[in-house]
Amino acid sequence: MLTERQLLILKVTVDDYIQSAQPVGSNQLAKKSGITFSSATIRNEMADLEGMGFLEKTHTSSGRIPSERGYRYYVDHLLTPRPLPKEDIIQLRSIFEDKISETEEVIKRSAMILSELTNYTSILLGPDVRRHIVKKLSIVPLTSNSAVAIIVTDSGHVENRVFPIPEGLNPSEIEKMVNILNERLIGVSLNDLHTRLEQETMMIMKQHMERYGELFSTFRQAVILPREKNVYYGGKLNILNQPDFHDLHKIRSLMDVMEESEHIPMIIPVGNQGLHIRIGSENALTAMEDCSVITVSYDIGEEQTGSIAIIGPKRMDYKRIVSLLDTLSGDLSKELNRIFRN
Amino acid sequence: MLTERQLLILKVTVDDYIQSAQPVGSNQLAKKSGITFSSATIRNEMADLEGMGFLEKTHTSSGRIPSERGYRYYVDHLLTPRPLPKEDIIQLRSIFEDKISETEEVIKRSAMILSELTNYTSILLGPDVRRHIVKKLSIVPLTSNSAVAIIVTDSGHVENRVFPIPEGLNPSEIEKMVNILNERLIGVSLNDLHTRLEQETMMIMKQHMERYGELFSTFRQAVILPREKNVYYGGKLNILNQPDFHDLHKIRSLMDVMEESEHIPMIIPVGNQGLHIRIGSENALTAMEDCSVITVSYDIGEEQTGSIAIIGPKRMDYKRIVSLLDTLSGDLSKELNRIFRN
DNA sequence: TCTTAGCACTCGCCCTATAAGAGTGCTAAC
DNA sequence: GTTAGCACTCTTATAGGGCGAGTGCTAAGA
Repeated sequence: MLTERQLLILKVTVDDYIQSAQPVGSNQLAKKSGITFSSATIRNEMADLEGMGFLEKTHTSSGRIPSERGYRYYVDHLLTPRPLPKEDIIQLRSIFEDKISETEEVIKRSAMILSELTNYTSILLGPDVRRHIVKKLSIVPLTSNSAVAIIVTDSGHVENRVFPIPEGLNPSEIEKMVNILNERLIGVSLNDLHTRLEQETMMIMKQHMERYGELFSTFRQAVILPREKNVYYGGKLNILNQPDFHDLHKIRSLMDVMEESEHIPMIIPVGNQGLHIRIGSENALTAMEDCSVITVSYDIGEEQTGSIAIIGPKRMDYKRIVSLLDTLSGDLSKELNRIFRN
Repeated sequence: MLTERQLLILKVTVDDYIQSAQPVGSNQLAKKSGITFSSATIRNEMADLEGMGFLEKTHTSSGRIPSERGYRYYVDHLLTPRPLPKEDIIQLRSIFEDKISETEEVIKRSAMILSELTNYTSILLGPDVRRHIVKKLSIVPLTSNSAVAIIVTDSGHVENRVFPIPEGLNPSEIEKMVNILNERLIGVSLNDLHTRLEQETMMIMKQHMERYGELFSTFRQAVILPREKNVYYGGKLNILNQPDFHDLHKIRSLMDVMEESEHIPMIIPVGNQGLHIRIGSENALTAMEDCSVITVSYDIGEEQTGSIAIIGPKRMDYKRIVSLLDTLSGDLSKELNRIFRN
């Protein structure tokens, strides 16, 4: 449908605009290396490309900028991934250089390095805490009427919460409960903890403990409270550096949206395997209609996956980001596999 | 030094500018209730006040705005604290309405509510984790060569960190170590943990354990790593709503400064008891020269204190913020005392 | 038929000029 | 000591002109 020459012009236009943030004119484009035809020809072709919806003008006599459709075509057909420059690789590798043994720590660092490398905002989704397996439960009494419940999972993640205990409770009762809980619940995922807690342990406690009710119910309350999401940010403020964003209201609502954990699934659709690019209004949230989001999944151990997302202007350096994310996704999967296999 | 009339004019000018964000002119001021003299008189007085450095002009023929010295005088001598409106009190009390038993949770909520109430940014400093007392230490093995160290403190705070353990270690060795650690270190503050760890426990371990060295040193490594600061934010993005801030670069560096935990002591001087107001260049950081910071301390249990800070433009609603912080400081102290006494 | 040089035309941007409006400082009168 | 009056200053808004970059169209050339 598009001629070779039109493809070339589209590509060069998008590349140039991504680099300069300025509308691209026919004369300017004619000077580029690789262009063998005159500006008049370019003008004709550009008019065609505009007619087909790949380019736009900001005003009647301005140069052209890519439309969303233009970006989409560019991303789908014209993206020639180039190998990452050495410096980038070195920086990426620095994430793993001091062998950290905590998954969360590695992911945190990835978010940071990624935002530094790109100057965009990065969001990383870690492992789904609900799928972690209980390794050990314990209860540490603090005062006469409060204690802290601690759950250690197989990944080394530690959940803890203070909860009230009935006044004057015999410490041995608590010990008894902890023993029962550990006997029955080790190996259960946090997700199933709640149901298993009721189904299996309640009966046994009834048999073995006197005042099991009061203690058990507050403990259960503590354990079912919604858990912190596993979301890590890098370069939250980087939007402020982008020349594409100047409207303070838009910036505000964009930043609001990104911080709100409810919105995260709208920004990074769960269960998406591989690399995905969402341009402008392709995003689910209207606050992000001026943004592009590139997401990629990575493996956490053998069963789980996490996601990496880069949020930037539509005029994003797609080529570079795609290469970066591809590499990081692979490296991160490898590293986490190492941690998990140990 | 200042006449009654000058005081009145200064006060009304500051009040008006705080409310409108527009330079205040003599005519405008003459219309205010409580002003019985003409605009010409006001002009004369304003010229005097400007001469003394309390007022400034943005340009030759503009109205006046308060200088930093003007704000300072206003804050020191003209601030008539008014009782908080009912709605504010209700909102503040809502922080405590569902009896939360975790200190951190209460402080987090305070930060949130405070920023909603003020439209400024709030920063709350929680208890100093280093002064917490060790209640229990435990080590949970995860894999053949990693384990997670857990420290529970008297306040219910839980520190945890994954650390490598020597391959093929006998589980009973770990148990032995945990026992020794608990015997010797319960009641020690996190701050002293490191030294006590070396001084007291090392010798005993040497006597009782075979391969104590490898295990102990990595454990120690894990325990001394810098701990997360106890800083809670509310309304980080509220600066974006202030008409006083429009320069994106300034906003960016301001937000950068606030998020950087190293800078926190510069924003909120530690050990400051009571309420303090820092106006513009009185702040230690140049990035904050257009801001005012109001801080107040509050009690955490019987021995410790925390701080509340509100960061807004110099044109801040001092009267309201001071009342809010006074009230919150008292309420928070009371509530935390309740939690700690239990 | 495709390509391109040429040219009129269109905007955005910048600079300037002008008018209106708000506010000041000074003077002189009360 | 206070105030009315007035000239003056400076900001803001609005309009016009010139410049430059860019377009679309036309007609000539390959």
